[in-house]
Amino acid sequence: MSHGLQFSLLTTKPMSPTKLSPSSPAMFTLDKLQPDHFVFATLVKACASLGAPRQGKQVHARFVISPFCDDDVVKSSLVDMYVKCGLPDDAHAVFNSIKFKNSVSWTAMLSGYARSGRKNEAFEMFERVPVRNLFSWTALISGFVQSGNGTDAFYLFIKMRREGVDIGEPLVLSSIVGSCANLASLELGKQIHGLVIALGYESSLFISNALVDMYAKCSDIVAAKNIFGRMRRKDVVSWTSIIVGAAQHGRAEEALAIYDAMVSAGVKPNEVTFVGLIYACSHVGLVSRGRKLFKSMTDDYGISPSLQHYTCLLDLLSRSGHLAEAENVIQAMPFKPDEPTWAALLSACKQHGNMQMGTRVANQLLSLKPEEPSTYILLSNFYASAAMWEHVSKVRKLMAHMEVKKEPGYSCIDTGKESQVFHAGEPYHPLKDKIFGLLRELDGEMRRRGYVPDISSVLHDMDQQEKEKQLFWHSERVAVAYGLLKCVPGTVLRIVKNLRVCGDCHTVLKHISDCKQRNCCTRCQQISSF
DNA sequence: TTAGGGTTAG
Repeated sequence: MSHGLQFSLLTTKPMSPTKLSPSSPAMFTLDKLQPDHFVFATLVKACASLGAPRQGKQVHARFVISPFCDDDVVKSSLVDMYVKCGLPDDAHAVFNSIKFKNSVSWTAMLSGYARSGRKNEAFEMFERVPVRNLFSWTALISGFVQSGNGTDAFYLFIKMRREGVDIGEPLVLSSIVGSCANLASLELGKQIHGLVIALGYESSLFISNALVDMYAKCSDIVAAKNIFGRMRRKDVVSWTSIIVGAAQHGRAEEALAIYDAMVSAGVKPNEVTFVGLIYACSHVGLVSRGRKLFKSMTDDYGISPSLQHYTCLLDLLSRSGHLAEAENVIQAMPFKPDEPTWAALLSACKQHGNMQMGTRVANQLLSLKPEEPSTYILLSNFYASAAMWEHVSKVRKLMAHMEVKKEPGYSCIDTGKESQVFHAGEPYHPLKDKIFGLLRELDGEMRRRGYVPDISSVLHDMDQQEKEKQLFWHSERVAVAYGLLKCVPGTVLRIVKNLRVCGDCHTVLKHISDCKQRNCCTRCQQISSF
């Protein structure tokens, strides 16, 4: 096939002009003009930026029956369009049809494999690129960051520096700052920040935005605020990054105050800003403010709520006990509820002890044949809290049948000199005795201060004492104890956990912070709050 | 006059 298109997609019907360009005259239908290669490339680019593969395929079909069907520039734009629409195989079919491949076509395809997580194909292609330049390095590194391969992205960045590639402009740096954020590695982030300053790019808007986000995600909200405060120009991404950062640190009032300042500064919020704001309200129970924001999103800014916005609203209502109203949101919303939507409601049913609604919601959730391990854990947890042990066993069997495996939890602490990873229990650590001695000492002190273990997050069918023992050596506590033993008094202990921190550990970390007069921060690498 | 790499949620 010379054009890389499936013929079943080929249509000679003109597409609706209102789809892509509602206000402009219809070139095909009114003026009877045929597009040339410039028009095709521009149209394809528009489809790429809209993420509109259906329209993109229609333009592609028009192109292959046009007199310009051999134009390599249009083909490069088609590769880019398919890549941006998440269709790397379609992109590759077009890429293969390009007669004279140049740096642009190679870069577009390379980016396609990297951003869709097709690591081996991306590396193979990178080996075959005729000329490696900053574009191809950036495509590979950024693609890996986007597909969650932060570690690979980082090693590639180091390799790029070792090969002496000139960073003539800073795009790659915003991606690599983003990878530090995703890895929640403050130390790496600080080093990259140093490099940004050394290369003279600190005032770049994209880089500053990425740095604000990175510091917030690496638990240093003070540094994030400092950078934000020093920015001479701020756009909607800058404001949204600091709002989301404050919200994730539980500073809802601050997030809302920043939002007010943003509106006063004349910056229009976008759909991400509202996700952050409703999230902030949800986590501190500001129900009426959250409701108003949801309404304001449409009324004042013309933003149609997405499924995610509805899930945020439902989370806000159900967490604060408005379960019936939350269920009504599901009935009334113009989307089919997905796994996170039902999961948010089920979690609230469990929290508020509404077993009747919870059982109904759990059935809905199971009918979706969930894929996320966390959903199965939630289901099992819900049934366990209702002492429905047969259902717990069924969920466990379903997990085994579906080959769903719970990722083992671990916590990582960086002492400034070294980084250590701890799993629950950690029976072989050289400092095991000292760590558990300290945890026992802290446990006694906390109980004197009124701490009562919250065993509701322990899944298993076991007695109270055994459940408390399970909580006692959760990995984040082991990591905190290690930090207390190794770090200078007064140091902030930053712990990164791969899973969400359980309710009891939140309470325990607050108590430990009080007992030891320390600031203990935890950050989940996977923020799965909805 | 047309094509490639960048930041915020999930």
